[in-house]
Amino acid sequence: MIDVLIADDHQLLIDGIKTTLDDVPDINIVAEANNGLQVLKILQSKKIDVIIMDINMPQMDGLDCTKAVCKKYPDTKVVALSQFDEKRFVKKMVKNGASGYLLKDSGKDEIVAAIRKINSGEKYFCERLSINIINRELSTLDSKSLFPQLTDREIEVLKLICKEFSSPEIADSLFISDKTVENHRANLIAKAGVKNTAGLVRWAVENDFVD
Amino acid sequence: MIDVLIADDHQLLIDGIKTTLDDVPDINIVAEANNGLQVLKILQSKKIDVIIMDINMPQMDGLDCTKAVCKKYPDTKVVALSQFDEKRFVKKMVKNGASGYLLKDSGKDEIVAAIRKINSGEKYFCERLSINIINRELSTLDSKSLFPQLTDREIEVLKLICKEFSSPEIADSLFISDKTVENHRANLIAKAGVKNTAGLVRWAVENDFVD
DNA sequence: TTTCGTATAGGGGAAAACCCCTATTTTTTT
DNA sequence: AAAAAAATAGGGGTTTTCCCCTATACGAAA
Repeated sequence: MIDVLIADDHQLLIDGIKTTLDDVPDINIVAEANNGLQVLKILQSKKIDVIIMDINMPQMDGLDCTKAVCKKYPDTKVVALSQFDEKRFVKKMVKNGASGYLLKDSGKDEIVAAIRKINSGEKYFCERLSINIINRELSTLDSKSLFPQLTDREIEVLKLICKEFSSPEIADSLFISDKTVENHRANLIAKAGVKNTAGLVRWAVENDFVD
Repeated sequence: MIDVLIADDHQLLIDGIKTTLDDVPDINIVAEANNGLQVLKILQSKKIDVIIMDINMPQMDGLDCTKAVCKKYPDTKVVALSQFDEKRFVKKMVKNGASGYLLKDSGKDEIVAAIRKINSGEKYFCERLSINIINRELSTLDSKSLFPQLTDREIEVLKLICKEFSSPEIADSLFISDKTVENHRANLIAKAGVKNTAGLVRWAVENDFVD
C-alpha cells in the first residue's frame, strides 16, 4: 500500500485526483494540503510514501517545500505536478529533490504509473514534457550529479556575482573578508567547470541559479 | 478579408483553431502547415496576411521561420502561438519580427482580436503573459529599438566574452589590439546598462546573444 | 563637405580577478 | 571520537578588468 499526500492550492484538483485514484487498490490518499507549510506539518505526524506536489502554492511553494521535505524526510518521495512543462521548473524541482514530474492534464494511467514507479525508487517524467531531450538526462542522473553540489554560501556568493557585485562588495554585504569571497569564487569556477567569472555567470543563468 | 495561415505540428490544434474561426466573417483560413519549411513553401505561391505560428515545430521551428518570413515577405504578419509565456520566447519572437504573441489556451475573442489588430499593422500581446511589464515595452517599441543597437563587431566581441575569452585572447582571435577589445567591452557594458562583465554576460544570455 | 558612427589603438593608473599556496575554526557526517 | 567538509582568512604575485583620457582612418549620412 502506497500512502500518498496531495498538495495543491486548488481543492478541485485535489478532489479530481482523489476520485481518479479511488479505485486503485495499492494507492491510498491519506492526506492533503493546500500549501507547503501544511505539508511539513502533516509529515510531523504521518508517514508518507509519495507526495504529489504542485509547484505554485501560496505561503510555501512546491520548490521550497520539496527541498525541505527531501532534506528532512529522505524516504518520502516527491513528484512534481504542474501545468507548465517548462525546462526551468522541471530542472529546479529535480534539483530540489523531486523524483518525477507530471503535467496537470495527465491521464489516470500516467499518474498511477508515476506513483508506483517513484514509490519503488525509480524516476518518472511525463512523456509529454516538451523537452523530451532532457528526459534521459534527468532520469539517469540524480539531483546530486545533475549539478555540482554547491554549498549554501557558494550559492549566496554566486547570486551576488550575477547581480554585478564585486568581491569587495560581496565581502561587505556578507560581513566576511574579500579573500574568503575570492575563495568561494574560485571554488565556484572550479565546480562549474568554467574558466572565469564570465563563464560562471553564463553557467549560473543557464542553470537557474539566478532569479 | 484576412487570409490566415496556421502553422503548428499538432493537427488537433490546427483543427481547433479552424473550427473556432469558422464563423468569423472577415477571417479566412486559407492554408495550414506542420513546420517552418512548409510555411515558406506555401508563401511562394499564396499571399498570406497573417501567420499564426507555433514556436515548437520539427524541421524548422517558429523562431527561424519567423525570421525568414519577415525578411522575405515583410507584408505578411506573424503572431506567435505558444503554450509558454516565457520572457525569452516572447522577446526572441519579437526580435525575429513577430507582431504579437498568443498563448495556446487563449479564448476565441482573443485570437480574433489579435488577428485583426495585427493585420491592421498594430501589435498584440496576450493579456495573460506572465510578464505583463514587458507588454508596454514590446507594443510600443519595435524589434530594432527593443535592444540597444550593437554593431557587428561588438556582437562578435560579446559572443567571445561569453565563451570565456579574455581580452587578450579575443584580440588574438580577431587580429586586433587588446586595447580595441577593451574599448568594445566598455561600450558593450555601457550599451547594456550594466556594471561589469558579469552583468554583461547575464544580459547577453537573457537577451539571446549567445548560442 | 562636414558631420557622425564605427573600428582602430594607445597611455596611464586603480581596482578587481585570478592563481598559487597555507591555516584555523566550525559544522556535519561517519 | 574521529574524519570530512565547509567557512573562514591570509600572503604574495600575475593578469585582467575597468576607467579616465586622446587620436587616426574610413565610410556613410546629412
